[in-house]
Amino acid sequence: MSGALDPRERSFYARSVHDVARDLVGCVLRHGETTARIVEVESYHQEEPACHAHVGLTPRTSVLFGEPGTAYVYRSYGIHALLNAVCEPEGVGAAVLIRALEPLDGVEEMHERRRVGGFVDLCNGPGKLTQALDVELHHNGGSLLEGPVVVEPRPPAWRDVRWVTGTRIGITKAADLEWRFCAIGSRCVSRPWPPALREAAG
DNA sequence: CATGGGATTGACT
DNA sequence: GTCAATCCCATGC
Repeated sequence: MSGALDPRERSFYARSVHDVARDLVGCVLRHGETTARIVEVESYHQEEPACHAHVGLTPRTSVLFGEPGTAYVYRSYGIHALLNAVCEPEGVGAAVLIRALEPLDGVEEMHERRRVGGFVDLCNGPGKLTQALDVELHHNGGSLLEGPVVVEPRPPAWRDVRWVTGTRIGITKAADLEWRFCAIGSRCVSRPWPPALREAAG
């Protein structure tokens, strides 16, 4: 249970993208002195049309087909940088999109970078969290094992974190797949919350 | 080389 | 609820 589920090992990412997505919930994303807990992710796979890798190997998608544990960062709607973790063995195009975080350390710095909102609004969206942690396009192709942007294991208190599934957000193709995973008990999950999360929250 | 479509957000009605 | 901002890149001529 220890080695195989440690995000500091490359083997952690060289598995089914859905298994990696579930295991990333509760882990900690770090960039310098700013850290935050992953509370929402989505999985994408080349076999399905919402995944960028679905079009095959191009300059844009080459990172997705590369080494597992690599960061895939791309610009969305011309404005926002979105962060993904490349998964599955090399040659398979798949990644986990990091959609929301719960800030832990460097909260002051996050506020300065975001210049808006309260605590919850710092990282409750894929474009928000990259701004808060200062993740940009130049991080594309970098290693999530070696940094500067790294994923650290779940803290003991989050060892048994539970999650619910929902359909992925903001896509038009393959929108019926329940490949969104949200931590139960965090206010920092992005809107709209999946029905199962509202029920779990009571 | 021109075109079109986004894995979003924040401001506004 | 609506809508514009703005850039990368896949595609097609």
